[in-house]
Amino acid sequence: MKQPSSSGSQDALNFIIPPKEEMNSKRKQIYSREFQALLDDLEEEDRLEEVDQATEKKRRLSFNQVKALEKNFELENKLDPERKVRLAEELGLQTRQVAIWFQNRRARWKTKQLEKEYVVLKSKYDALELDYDKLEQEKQDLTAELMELKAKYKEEKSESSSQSVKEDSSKFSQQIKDHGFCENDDDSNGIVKEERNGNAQLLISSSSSLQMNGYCSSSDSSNHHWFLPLDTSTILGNMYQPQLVKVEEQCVFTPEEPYNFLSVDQAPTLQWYFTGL
DNA sequence: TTGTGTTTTATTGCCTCC
DNA sequence: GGAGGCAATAAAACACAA
Repeated sequence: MKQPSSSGSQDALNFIIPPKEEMNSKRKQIYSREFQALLDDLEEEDRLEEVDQATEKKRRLSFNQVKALEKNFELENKLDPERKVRLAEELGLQTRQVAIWFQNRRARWKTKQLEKEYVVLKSKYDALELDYDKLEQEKQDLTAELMELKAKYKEEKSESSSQSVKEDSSKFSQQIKDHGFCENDDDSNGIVKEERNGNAQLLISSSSSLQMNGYCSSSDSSNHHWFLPLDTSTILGNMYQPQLVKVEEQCVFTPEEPYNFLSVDQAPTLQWYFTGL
């Protein structure tokens, strides 16, 4: 900073604005001690402010400096030492200032990038949310439709099942009487034997709606044979209530080989069992 | 003019790399 | 261990409404 020269013009200035020392001595003669202390405090504040102004203050870079820095940043957003020194010389800045400017510029760039990424992700998220809502609605509609169909099906089955059971039972009994076994034109191995806890299990599948799952007890001293009929509709409705049906006719199966002639090599596919589930 | 929010410049502390 | 980068933050400069 240029210092004012002590020349004739300085004398003239001193005449208009007397030096501080002179003013102080004059004031001390005029003001009270308390008021003087107050003035001294204010003066001290002014002095500190002047010192502050004298020190290096934060300055904004000029338009041209920023323009040049921006241009360099576009080329390469990181500085190598050589470029830093060269830029500082060209722009009349300290190397540290150039480095700091690049540092801050990178931070701003990163923030902008994050904002852009956020916008893209947000739009993707919104689109997905829309799709999800649509699918959810579709799922609800389909579920409702399925429930409706199931209820309808259950209703129809329960109406026909009691009648069907009676008819099929008598038909079955007649077949046993006539042929000794249940005729089955379905070649899907409708009759299967199993040993379970000493009981012979008969799994009989007919082409009718009735399926019968029966346990024929060989230890039964009477000639009564117990079958456990299982109606498909009761499975579907999760209302399976096993009920033994007493077959009054004489058992055609001897205790020794009650079902051998019914045995098959191939296990049933059980497809009929799961149909409708 | 002033209070307030935003932007820019600079500092600090920590971390990584050579 | 020094140089350089980054995140967080301070502080000055600036913009703007009331």
